[in-house]
Amino acid sequence: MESPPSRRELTHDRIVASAARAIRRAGYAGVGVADIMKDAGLTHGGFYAHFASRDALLVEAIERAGRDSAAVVSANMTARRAKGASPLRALVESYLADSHLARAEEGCPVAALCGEMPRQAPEVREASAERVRGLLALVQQALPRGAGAGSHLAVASTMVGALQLARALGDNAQGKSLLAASRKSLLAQYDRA
Amino acid sequence: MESPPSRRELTHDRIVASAARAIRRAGYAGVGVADIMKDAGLTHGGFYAHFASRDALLVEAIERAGRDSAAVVSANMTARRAKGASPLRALVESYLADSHLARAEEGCPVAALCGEMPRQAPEVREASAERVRGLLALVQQALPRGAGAGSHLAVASTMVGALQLARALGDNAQGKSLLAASRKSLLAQYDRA
DNA sequence: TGTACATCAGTGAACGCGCGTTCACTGATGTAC
DNA sequence: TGTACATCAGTGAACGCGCGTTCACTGATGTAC
Repeated sequence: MESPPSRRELTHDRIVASAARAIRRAGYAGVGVADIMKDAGLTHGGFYAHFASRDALLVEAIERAGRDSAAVVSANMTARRAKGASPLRALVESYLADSHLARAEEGCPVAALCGEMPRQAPEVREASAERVRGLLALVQQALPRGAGAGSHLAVASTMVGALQLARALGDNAQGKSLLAASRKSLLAQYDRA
Repeated sequence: MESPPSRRELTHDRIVASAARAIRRAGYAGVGVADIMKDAGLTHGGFYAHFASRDALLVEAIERAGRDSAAVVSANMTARRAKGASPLRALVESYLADSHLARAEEGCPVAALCGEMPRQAPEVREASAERVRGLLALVQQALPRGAGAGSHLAVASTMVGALQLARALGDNAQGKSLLAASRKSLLAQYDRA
């Protein structure tokens, strides 16, 4: 039997959920303690009753973003697989959907944050690297048996790079054609049915 | 006849060169006006005699970083081609060299900064997107004739994603095997001689 | 060539502001009897 | 069930600090005659 969450736990969750969205939208460096508390409907003074420091929040936020994003991708993949897509096709078309060009705050935290990961405090870096390993595992599972060892590393690189370059080019024809070319390339190389 | 650069122009160049390194090391958000001026051997007060704003410096810095990095890659490619490598192999092995895991400040500004590009001021965003287009053009030139339309977009995605993910994993065995797998995948797909 | 003055690059103190963090306090919730 | 008190989550003012930016000034360089 697990007891129902206390008021304190509910509030804590709300703060972490706000932060998980904020870091994907604005980057690690772009989120302030006061902004996040306000977004969670609180004043900034109460922050340190929940977290030892801003970095401690970032650790929880990246973990939460990873779980939330994995759930979205997973649901999306299930729907595509039900329509007959291979696991890899389901993954690639979910992850590199045009709709992910905007709305980064609901998307993959690795794509949103990996450029900043090397510059974070050790605890944040490690939690971030763990999210990268999580993405690599997800890709590995979706690859067909025949794929060579290490293929998941190259596929994940293409997926993450494509999303970032497309966003850098903008939510327009340039960005969309970059995503389309990357989807096509991945499927041509690894999804020969 | 071009006249020799004035003292003012030399100083300006020195500031931009410092900034071009700093943004690749610490990100757009991680560089301060005072730090850069100090690195250039000056005091921060003189900054606004050279630039209208911090963003104006960022624009010049990303352009400079692009030029500097292109020169390095170009020289590196020339050396590899002289030893018989195909253009694509020369590019991939230069860009995804293990030595680029560390020393981001001398490397490709697109790999170092593209995650932050969408969040910049319009002028900085546009200068950044132009650097992305420059990288895409470089890749396009290196691809063999037979490569399908849009291949350069997928190849650039893989290269940029691989460098970022590898750096996020760390300058260790994990990072290096990710780079190796990406090199192998790119050459297998596009360099069938 | 020498002097007087104007121009200019760079200095360093100061500004307003927003940040992460601290803390005394308040008001609501839970507990003891 | 009711009262008295302890616990606790959240408030809001305040802190020190570093940031981007401004500005009066200095000392060196260049120009006029």
